[in-house]
Amino acid sequence: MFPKKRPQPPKPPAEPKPGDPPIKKGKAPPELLRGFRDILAEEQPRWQLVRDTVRTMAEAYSFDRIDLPILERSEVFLRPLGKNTDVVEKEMYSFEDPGGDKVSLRPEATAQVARAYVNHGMLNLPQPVKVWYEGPMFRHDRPQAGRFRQFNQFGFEVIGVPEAIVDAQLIVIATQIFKDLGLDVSVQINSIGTVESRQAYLTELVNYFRPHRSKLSEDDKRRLQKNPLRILDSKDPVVVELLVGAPQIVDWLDEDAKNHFMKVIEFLDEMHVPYVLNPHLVRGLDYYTHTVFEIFLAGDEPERAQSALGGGGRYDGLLEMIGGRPTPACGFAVGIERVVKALGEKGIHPPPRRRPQVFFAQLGDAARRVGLKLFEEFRKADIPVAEAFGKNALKAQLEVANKLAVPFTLILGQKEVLDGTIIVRDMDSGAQEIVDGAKVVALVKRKLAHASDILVTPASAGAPAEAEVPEIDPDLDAQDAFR
RNA sequence: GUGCCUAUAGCACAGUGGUUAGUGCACCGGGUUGUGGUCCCGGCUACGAGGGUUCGAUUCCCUUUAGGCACCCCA
Repeated sequence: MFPKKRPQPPKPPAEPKPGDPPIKKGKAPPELLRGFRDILAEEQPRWQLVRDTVRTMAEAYSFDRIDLPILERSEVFLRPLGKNTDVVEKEMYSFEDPGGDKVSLRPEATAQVARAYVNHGMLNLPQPVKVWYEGPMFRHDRPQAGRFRQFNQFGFEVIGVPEAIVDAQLIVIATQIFKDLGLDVSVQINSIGTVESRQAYLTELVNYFRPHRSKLSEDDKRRLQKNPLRILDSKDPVVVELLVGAPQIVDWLDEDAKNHFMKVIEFLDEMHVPYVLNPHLVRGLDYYTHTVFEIFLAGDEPERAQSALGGGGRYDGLLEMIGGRPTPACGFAVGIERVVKALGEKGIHPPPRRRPQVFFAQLGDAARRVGLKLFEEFRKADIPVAEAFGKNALKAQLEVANKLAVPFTLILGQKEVLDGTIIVRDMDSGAQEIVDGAKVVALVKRKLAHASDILVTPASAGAPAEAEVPEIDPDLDAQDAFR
């Protein structure tokens, strides 16, 4: 929020009581919670770029923004995500609130969107209901590069229609967001069919592995028992070997499921979305049906850890699980931290959206007082102004102005306050002029407009500023300023 | 949750079983009156925490915390 790094003032303990031990001077400050982090000024431009890109895309495809609470009743997540999934088994921040309700910090938002859809009777809205969200999620996982306990996702959900084109359009939207951000991605895609068609397959899969049970790791044995589908994305070489000959889920899809999947693929072909059919792709959450997909940075595909930028799929059973009518739906979510990281690695460092254009240097209290008013005038003129009220020496203030790379500095001292004037210093040329305090905003505004004209002129990168200044000076208002 | 590696100032790095733990950048102040970018001078801030071994530990050992990597899993 603030443009500058600011040292946090030490929080004094409320009331030092007489009995309290003296506060140790070099006391270690509280550490950040494991897996939690601060996002400081330096990173903000990239975050902002991601947010802006997402919002623009959402508007273009007429998705409505939805904001959901961070805390929910635990039941919202338990069944939909699946009792035997890692997220539910060991990663949820769950506790009893002071009123005795069992609540959880949300580990993801799709189940919440479904809950909101049911709660607010959105089935009475024209279908499909298209929403997007963005915000923090929480999973108590072991932190690692690109993985945090509080992380941010944006996501798009389309609820209420079963058509394959919805799946395809969501994938198009996702890939297009990355393209707009300057990131090349590829999509891994698969279909896990309906709950019914999957059942037969699962039996077959378990049968296939039964003779090889002794060769499996403890992890994989457990999976085979509790959540057989998950064995498909095991990285154990033994399993990978076995999987080559294993039954493939696509062969067990019923006609409808097959058709659905084929249509999705066709649409993607038509839109030239780069994708890879991955028969072993399954997702970590139980609510998925039919289409599932994950998005990777092109080039460092599936194998690299934490390389998935996002993922999603169809979840036709979720709404019913959560207490609504059977309602088809599809969506995806993307981890913003990972996108921001990818942008950084690609050397994409967008400039901050607004940098100060003017620096206000003051000498003495009278000048500060005038400055306070001046700030408001500049604000109304939409010109961001910086200052260093903590410094008294003009030299020190100009140093700051220089670091901020502002085009102009206003200098206001005792003399100027008395005269009702102000000095405008061009920081490139060092040229100064004394102008009427009442006209300074308009003057600076014109100078800035002129300066940006110069900037967009291609061949004038050299030293045009100085040469151009005289053209501004004869300006009417500027002359008035000297009366 | 498992295994391995790491931990020195705001940041990037040096260094040592024993007098004042260095360097660069950053930050603060100064180089005489109210003028920046270069330069010069000065200052600030650290051995993650706890315990042990030792005459003595930042250095060795253990624990803990945090970070990284791999696994698990995912965003």
